[in-house]
Amino acid sequence: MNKPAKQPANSNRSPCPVACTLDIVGDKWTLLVVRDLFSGKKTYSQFQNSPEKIPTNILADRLKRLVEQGIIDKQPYQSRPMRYEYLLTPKGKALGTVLKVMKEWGEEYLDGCHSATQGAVRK
Amino acid sequence: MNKPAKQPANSNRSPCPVACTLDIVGDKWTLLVVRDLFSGKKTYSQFQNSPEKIPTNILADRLKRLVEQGIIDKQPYQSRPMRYEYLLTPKGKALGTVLKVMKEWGEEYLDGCHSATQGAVRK
DNA sequence: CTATTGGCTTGCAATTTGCAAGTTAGTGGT
DNA sequence: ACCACTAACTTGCAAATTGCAAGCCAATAG
Repeated sequence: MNKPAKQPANSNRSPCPVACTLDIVGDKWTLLVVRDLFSGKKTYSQFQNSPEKIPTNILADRLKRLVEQGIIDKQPYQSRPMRYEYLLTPKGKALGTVLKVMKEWGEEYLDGCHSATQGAVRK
Repeated sequence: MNKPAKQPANSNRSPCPVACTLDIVGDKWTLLVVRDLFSGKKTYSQFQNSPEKIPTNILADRLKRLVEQGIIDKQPYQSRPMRYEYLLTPKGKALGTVLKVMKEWGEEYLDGCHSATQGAVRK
């Protein structure tokens, strides 16, 4: 199967891959949505029910951007009424390592944080 | 040597370690400052000279926060006039894996980004 | 004394975040 | 046909953050 073409980096800043990656995921909510996808969540209301209580305008915006970036796909899972679920693409799944090392860093260096099974990241 | 106590997570959101980590590094500039430290930069003007041209109010703010979080130390390197350099602590060095996997993800999935030797992350 | 420098701070406009309420389309039940 | 309900958003607005550009400050050299 053909590998999809690379997305343009869209960086206003530099060609550095860290900078380009941060232009996509460098905010407080995007990687949390990806975390929830890893934990099995697929629908808008499942994301809303995460413990962080993401504001709905932010959730809708981040899902839209993640689809635009090819990190997730939006697919119908029901037709009456039409409803969509969100699924990680290979590009999205590859963010699993980012989540994993952030989780490990947080557990090692930040007090008061601990993994619930709900928030756990599996690669 | 005693390991410093863990920093409080300071998360307003949840005890999830990913969320707590993102409360610290979940913006577009913080990890770029840490990247520059990995590449050997130590002083304010060296950070300013990075290709991304970080705004000076943002740079000052991020350095301050990184010191507060124990991710970097501010130490004098000259006394006339007094000048300071910034050095990664073990806590900061542990972010190297985050930078490494973000770099790899960006190189794999984002077109137009490539590592300059200047921007390279070494662990 | 003046000029220069590194390391910031400041004012302000633009943008983003986030609260809270509201809207929309579609369905099920009566 | 109507009403109630639901999931998935959008909207208006205030607050917060970002970022531009200029300027300031303390300390030094000459």
